[in-house]
Amino acid sequence: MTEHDLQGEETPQQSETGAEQELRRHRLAKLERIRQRGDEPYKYIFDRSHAIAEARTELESLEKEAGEDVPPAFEARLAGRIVARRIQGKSTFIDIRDENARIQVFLGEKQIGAEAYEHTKDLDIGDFIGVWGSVKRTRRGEITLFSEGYEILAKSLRPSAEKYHGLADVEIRYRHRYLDMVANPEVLDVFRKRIDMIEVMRSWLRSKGFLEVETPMLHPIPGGATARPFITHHNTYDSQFYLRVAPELYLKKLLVGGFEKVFEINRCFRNEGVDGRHNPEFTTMEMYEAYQDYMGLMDETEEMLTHMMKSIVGSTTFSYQGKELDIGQSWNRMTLFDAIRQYADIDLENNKDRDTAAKLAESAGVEITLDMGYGKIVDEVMSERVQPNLVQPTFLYDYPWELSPLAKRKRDNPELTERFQPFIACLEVGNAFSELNDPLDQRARFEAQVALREAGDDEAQFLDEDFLTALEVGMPPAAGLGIGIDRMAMIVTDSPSIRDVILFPQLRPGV
RNA sequence: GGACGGGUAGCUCAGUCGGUAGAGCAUCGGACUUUUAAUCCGGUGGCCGCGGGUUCGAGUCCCGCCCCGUUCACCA
Repeated sequence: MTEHDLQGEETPQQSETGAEQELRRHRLAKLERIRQRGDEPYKYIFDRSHAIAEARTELESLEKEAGEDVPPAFEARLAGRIVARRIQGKSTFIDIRDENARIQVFLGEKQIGAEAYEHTKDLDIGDFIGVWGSVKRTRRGEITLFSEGYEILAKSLRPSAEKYHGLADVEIRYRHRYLDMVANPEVLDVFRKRIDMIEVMRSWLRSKGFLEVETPMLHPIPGGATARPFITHHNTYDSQFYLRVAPELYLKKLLVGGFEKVFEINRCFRNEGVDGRHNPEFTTMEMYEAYQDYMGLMDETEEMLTHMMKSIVGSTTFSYQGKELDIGQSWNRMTLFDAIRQYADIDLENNKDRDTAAKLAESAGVEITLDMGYGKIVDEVMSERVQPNLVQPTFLYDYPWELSPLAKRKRDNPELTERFQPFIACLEVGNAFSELNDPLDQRARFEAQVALREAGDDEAQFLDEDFLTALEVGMPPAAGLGIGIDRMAMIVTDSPSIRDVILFPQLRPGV
């Protein structure tokens, strides 16, 4: 097959033009040459003796043992992707990288033979190869595999990103994360930290006796949060389902059923705005603990989150986007209304009249609209005037009951609920409360939400009859907590955008 | 949805007052047996996001649209 035939038959997409196709055509021609000499450009297996990082470590430890007069060396078979190539006539240096490390490979005509050397011309940056030979240092001190042979493991047909500046186009980075990872390997570290963080959290929960459960993603009635859901359809049942906005109601049904400590780490979906702190699908950890209240849970939350952050950042102080955080001491705790008094200098606790509260909020520089009720006004003042001050880890607690239809009323003040939220680096990272287990009060709260919904609030919650039945069967007193995993991942990786901590963030489709 | 910024070669980016589209890297050809952002010589590569308009002439000015980012609104 000629080059012309190849490009005629195998043009991948019309969107590719000019140089891009030209580059691909060169690689297709190399692929064809490899095949024509009886080699397979897509191998099935390669027997590695070491990961690259292991080989580097091994040489370094041999160097420690050996005297300076005996340069250490050992045989190895390594594999990886070619990330750089420097050709000097009859010798070539390539850099190969595997998941964790990079190493230089020396390919000399004398060492691998004229024929094999000639075939190195069919290698490109991006190809996977396996190489074998002796690992030692070059005269300039670079750890190098001096190759006695190599084989191509997988041919790459696409040009790579620029070697020095890497890939900067955020749209390509987010839409084609694999290109981002190839060009910017430090991206892998961000996701390793996210993975480790979740693992630390999971082990902490398991060590405290919590059971990890899985509850439905497809909900006949969306519940557990005030949020607009995604709607989908099941063919066999010919019925509408919602992608869950929260697992809360199912997890509480498990407390009814007899489990006492459960948690779930999984996805939630909300059909709302997308920005640097919100992705349509995001991950939460929700935990529920029987015979516990919100104050006990606050202690546990502090212990868990501090432990998580310390484990991942390896220190009690670190910075998030220029903000210096100190997690070495106990968290700040203040009631929501005390915080509003402190930071907005107004008293909303003793001014519950809607219009009075609105006037006070406006006097504190918060924009208030007519559709906002008292609860919403409090929430607004909190976000605008309090939250930006909560750099150090802080709990706000005791929220007006209007804001929390699933939370238990405060034991000595029915206007409030026993609810708290943890804030870190001014980010709201969770939500927790003493769980409402009074089925009659819960029904009244649901009915208030239904009234809001009928008045046009499409984020108001639905009445979930089966959940009410469960509460009537009986749920033990309990406290529950939700943690935004993506937000915590942003904090421990110092990432400015939620898209930096989600492998495949949602962008507008069809581009 | 609003405001602001951006979209030029595969990648990273220049592009002046409206006058033939540029560089580096990558790629192709040549030289080169210890380079490491290798070096040197030569070449290929462009729907300047898309569509209109103004103009003798538009990457550049005007209008509309698309996508991305930041921010506001909403939310975790």
